[in-house]
Amino acid sequence: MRYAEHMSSPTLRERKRNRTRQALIDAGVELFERNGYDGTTVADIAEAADIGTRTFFGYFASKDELLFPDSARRVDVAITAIANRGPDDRPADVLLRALSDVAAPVGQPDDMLDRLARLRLRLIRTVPAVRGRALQVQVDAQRAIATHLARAYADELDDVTAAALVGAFVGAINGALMVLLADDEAADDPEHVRQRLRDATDVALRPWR
Amino acid sequence: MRYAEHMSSPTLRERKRNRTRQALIDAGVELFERNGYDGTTVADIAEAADIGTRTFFGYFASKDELLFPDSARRVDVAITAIANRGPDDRPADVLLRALSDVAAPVGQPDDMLDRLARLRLRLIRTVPAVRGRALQVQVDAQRAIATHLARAYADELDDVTAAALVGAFVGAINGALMVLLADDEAADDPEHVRQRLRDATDVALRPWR
DNA sequence: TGCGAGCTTGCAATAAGTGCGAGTTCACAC
DNA sequence: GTGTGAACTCGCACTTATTGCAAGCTCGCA
Repeated sequence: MRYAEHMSSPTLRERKRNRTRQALIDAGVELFERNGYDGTTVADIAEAADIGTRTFFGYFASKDELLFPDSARRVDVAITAIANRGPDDRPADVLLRALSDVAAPVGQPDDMLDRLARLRLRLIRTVPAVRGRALQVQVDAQRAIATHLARAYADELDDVTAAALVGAFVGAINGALMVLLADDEAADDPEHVRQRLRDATDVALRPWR
Repeated sequence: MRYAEHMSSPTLRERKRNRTRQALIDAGVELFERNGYDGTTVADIAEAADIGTRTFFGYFASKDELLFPDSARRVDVAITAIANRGPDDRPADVLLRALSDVAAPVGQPDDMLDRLARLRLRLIRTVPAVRGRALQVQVDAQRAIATHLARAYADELDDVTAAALVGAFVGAINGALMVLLADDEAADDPEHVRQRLRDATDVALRPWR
């Protein structure tokens, strides 16, 4: 088993593994910021984290995965939101709550998480490989969310319809973000982005609200 | 210039180029079908099409692009549908028409196009690199469509909202297809897929219709 | 304490993709 | 029809991601 099941006094091995994983992320962020994505080789990252190049791939299946270390947790957040739905919530309501929970910051403000998020956005905009990975991560998340939504509303949503619904909501957010983040200046003002995103999805998803 | 502008008696050079391009596609489809995506190297394809390996990359920027040779034309179809909108059409109406036009077959039934489409579907399901490329192509198309939609309804849609709207519709279709095509048996019955896709998007997009 | 699972790593190999530079071929203006 | 430059072809060398393998090390646990 590669992953801690349900944290209960992590063993030495697990602590070690987490530390190494984090070291890789830190090194990667640092180097990507300094030398760019293409200007940084996996070997560079491994060396900076003081492990063998070969070992890198024991932690991340590919160079770009380094930039999406918390994708699983995000899905969990959405799934939790679905599980905690109120008795009167319609699927669309639950979905909106779930997605806004995902967007919200997770815990205490974390410097590295913030740096990573910024860096990731920039690289998604500029590096095709990273953009591809981001889309990949997104559709995987969509699928998981759709499955849980269908299960939560088993009597009114089949799998396919649930997937269509989730796709519509995520697609709307995504489409808006794509344009919003396209120009560099505006992308750096998170409050502005949040506001315009809200406006756009309000209109695009109005028929549901 | 690499591409014919607006076909007017293609020059010899262009004819040659098209022929080579088509030969590459044919060879690629053939080899992918026979040996699988990972079992086929770019060098194999180039050799089968009787050109140098290096030259392959003058036609396609990457191995996976070979599988999406008609993406530009599809976007054109959607844009044309937007341009031909009726005076009473709402943005959502136009969008639905545009997207169904894109899905419709283009011209005469073409054996190779059909084979390519089938192959592509299978590889999207099974090869991450191809899936990534497909998503990439899709969001590019989304962006172009959103731009034109915003222009067509300049007085009621800004860029961001148009992108959100397009994202919602494309996302719904895409989400449904993802689940529908996930299992191999069902995916081979186009009529069944069409029907269930229609059902799912009817529900997911009902608020608009 | 000892064993088996899991981790680390070096080495070699494969394949995508790129820059370069020389040689061809074509479109087009004169 | 002739010359010229743009466009195309292609071999070569190189970088880099990614994988399989096998040897050696570490840790969890019975």
